Amino acid sequence: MPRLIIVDGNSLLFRAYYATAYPGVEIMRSHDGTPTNAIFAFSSMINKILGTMSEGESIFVAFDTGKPTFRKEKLETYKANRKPAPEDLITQFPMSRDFLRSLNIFQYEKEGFEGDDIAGTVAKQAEAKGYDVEIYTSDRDFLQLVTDKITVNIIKKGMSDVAAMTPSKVLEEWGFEPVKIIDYKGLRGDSSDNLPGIPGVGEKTATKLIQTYGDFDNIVAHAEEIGGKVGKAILENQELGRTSRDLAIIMPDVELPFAIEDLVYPGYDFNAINEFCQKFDLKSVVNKIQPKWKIKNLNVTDIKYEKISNFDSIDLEKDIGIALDFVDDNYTESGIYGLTISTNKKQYYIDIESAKKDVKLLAVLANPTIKKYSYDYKAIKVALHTCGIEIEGNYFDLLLAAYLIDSSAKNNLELVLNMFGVDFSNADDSMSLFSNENPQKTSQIAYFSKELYSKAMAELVKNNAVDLYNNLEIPLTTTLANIEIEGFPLDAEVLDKYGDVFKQKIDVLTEEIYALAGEKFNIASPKQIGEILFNKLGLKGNSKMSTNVDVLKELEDKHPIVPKILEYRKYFKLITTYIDGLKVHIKPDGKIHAKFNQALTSTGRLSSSEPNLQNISTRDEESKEIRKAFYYKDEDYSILSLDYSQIELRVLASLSDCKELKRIFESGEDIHSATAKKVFNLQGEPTSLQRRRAKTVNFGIVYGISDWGLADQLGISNKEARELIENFYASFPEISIFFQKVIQNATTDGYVSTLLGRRRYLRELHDSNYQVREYAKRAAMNAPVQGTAADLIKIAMIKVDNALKEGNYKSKIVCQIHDELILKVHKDEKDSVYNLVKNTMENALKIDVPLLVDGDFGKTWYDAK
DNA sequence: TATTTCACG
DNA sequence: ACGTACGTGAAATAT
Repeated sequence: MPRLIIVDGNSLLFRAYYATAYPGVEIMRSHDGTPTNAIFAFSSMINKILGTMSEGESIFVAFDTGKPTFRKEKLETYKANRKPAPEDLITQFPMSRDFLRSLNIFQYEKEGFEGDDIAGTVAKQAEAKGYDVEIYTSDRDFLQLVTDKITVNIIKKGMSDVAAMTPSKVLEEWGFEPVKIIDYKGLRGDSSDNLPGIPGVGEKTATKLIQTYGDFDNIVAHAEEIGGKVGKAILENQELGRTSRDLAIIMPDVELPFAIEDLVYPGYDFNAINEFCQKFDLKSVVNKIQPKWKIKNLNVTDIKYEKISNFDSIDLEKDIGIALDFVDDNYTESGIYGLTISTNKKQYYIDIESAKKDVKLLAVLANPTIKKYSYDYKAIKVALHTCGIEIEGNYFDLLLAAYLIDSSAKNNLELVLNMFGVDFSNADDSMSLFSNENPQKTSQIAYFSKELYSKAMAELVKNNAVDLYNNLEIPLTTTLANIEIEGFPLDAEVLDKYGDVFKQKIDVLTEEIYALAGEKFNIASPKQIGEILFNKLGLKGNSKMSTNVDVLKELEDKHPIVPKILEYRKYFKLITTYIDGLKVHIKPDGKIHAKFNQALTSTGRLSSSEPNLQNISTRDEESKEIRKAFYYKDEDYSILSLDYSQIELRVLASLSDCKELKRIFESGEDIHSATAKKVFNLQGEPTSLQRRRAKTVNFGIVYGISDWGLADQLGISNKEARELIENFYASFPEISIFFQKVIQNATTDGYVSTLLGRRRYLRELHDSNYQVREYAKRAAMNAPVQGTAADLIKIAMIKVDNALKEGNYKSKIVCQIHDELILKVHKDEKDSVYNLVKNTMENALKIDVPLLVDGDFGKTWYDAK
């Protein structure tokens, strides 16, 4: 049976408005003050309704025009008692029309008629054609339409409280059949429409009369028999009652300029609804709207490819889309099955062995003037390189574009394509970019990489991110590819040497722990540790039974087993993650080729994986020894490590234009000591404890400090922590102002930006949960600072990489750790490289505070400090 | 697959 | 009343 949903537009919009407008609380508005609360709630109702619908079903929304109708002519007082709708609601009526239009939902209104009559007409016509009809309204007059084929869903509060009224349900609740609702209204009246009915007849009497006599006219005919006060009232007011009844009747005879068959819902165009929501800052709405109804303007299944063994007869002189058929996601080593070139909307797939031999293809790939459009160019460049194929001419990288448009898109092809309205749900298999041999999917990616170029660039233009894209992210890709290809040497024998020592320690500790516990158990299991510590040995932990370092440090001298466990944990970590974990990544060239993920973090930093080179131990002296395994066997090379000093605090000083903080950095004073003097109100020099605490405050500030967090970190009271923070802000007032402004802007714009305009969206600022909102505030404060620092070192990396290349240096960047660059340096280039890198880093970006870079050479990574 | 722990900036 | 410092990745156990 075909199914049709009919929505009483005015009724739902009223509900939506009042469900989200509370007395004394400001309603939701867009950046320019336009009220949006009703649209927000209305969209959620509509969305829920769309969620109940399947392909081929129909939806229709009826509206009032707001002009007088024939009912008004019949009864001057009709609806006369209604308070005029609030201005903020009236504004949203035309907006709701636009909203539905952007969703391709059929809507209709007609002068002289009420939405009720239009809805009723559509319902009756549809019923006659065999449709199952469902009406959504909060107006109980609609119950008169209920039949076996027409269900009326009465919305009580929001969409969570909906009563589906069927004939039996009406009978059960009202005591009579649906059609008699009108007779009931004739007797009882309706205060909301200002229908008087028969004065003196209430709910009970009206129901009883209908049950006894049936309809209104028959009740009037038996008025004398009814007698009493009621009978008298009926006789005296029968005309008033009859008018009331007539006005309650929904007249299903409106002439409609469309047929029921026209109402099949075609789905929506993502761009249309996206544009509407952007206009009114309703980003959360567009993210929630039923994805199943998104029109697939680009249909993946239409994308065909041709398998070829050479490009002899194919014109490749134009820009090309390119995608690789990866063996798996470890593109630095596992190789590729083949690749697709997309040109003129035709896709050509060639297996890797043929590609290697195809001189024409190789020349096109290596030619930097032939523009390459791709998704994750770095993966392509690195993987091709391992196959002996070089590629130049990175022109458009869909992954990077999506990342700059919204960093929450992460490294995820499905999300990225969805962003641009491409739906892969029809694709014949899973969505991973890297999967088993799959020319079909490879070709789809090649196609979309090129096809989505204009759409993505338009979006970047809107976000003012084109410079960031062209001058930073795109060139950085090549630099990162060079780093990944170059790799970082790691000596497995040295690792094993340490591994043996650590394993022995583990063995001894294991026996000691078993003895102290009085039983054997899995020491690596937090659950079992908790069991032993808190239940068997009676130690006092926190409520969550957590056994992490902070908890264990507190208990260190309460029982001899605790320090043993801490020690065990340390060596366990070293062996599993840093000995065994790193070893598996050593390639035949004696190096590890870690990935530097460019489109992953929400702040703009890089991340490193397989293995992660950004978290190799350094704080603990014994753990730091691991770094001795990183070195060049070739005596001509040593390692140079250079890092920015307090880069984030300097960035913050510049962003906030904080006079005093800038002065301290310009003077070259020790920043933590200077802060200590401020927060502890000191005249002379701080003690080492005071300096250490001030250092924690400085870090805390960058993280969007809270008194709880600082108190927890320093082991002091909330009150003391609060005082430190207050003293900090009193000493550096511009920082406080800056953070307030950041949160303010983030709340209205929905995002924060770095100095170079990199955005991070923080939709959680509007979350209903306090904790979530507080978290979002801290993230909002941190992101511009962390992100600007990230932008800065990225620029330095590009410049250093280019300078080393242009100067024909043997030295190369081999690793980045957020504020630190690691290079391999030839012995003849030590001085020039040191100066080049230091200068480039310190002058990467002009900010209002001097940047300071420190570091040194070492034979091993351990020695470079 | 989710959670816990711990390594880094 | 609430209970986290911001940003990551890897490896274990728990589910």
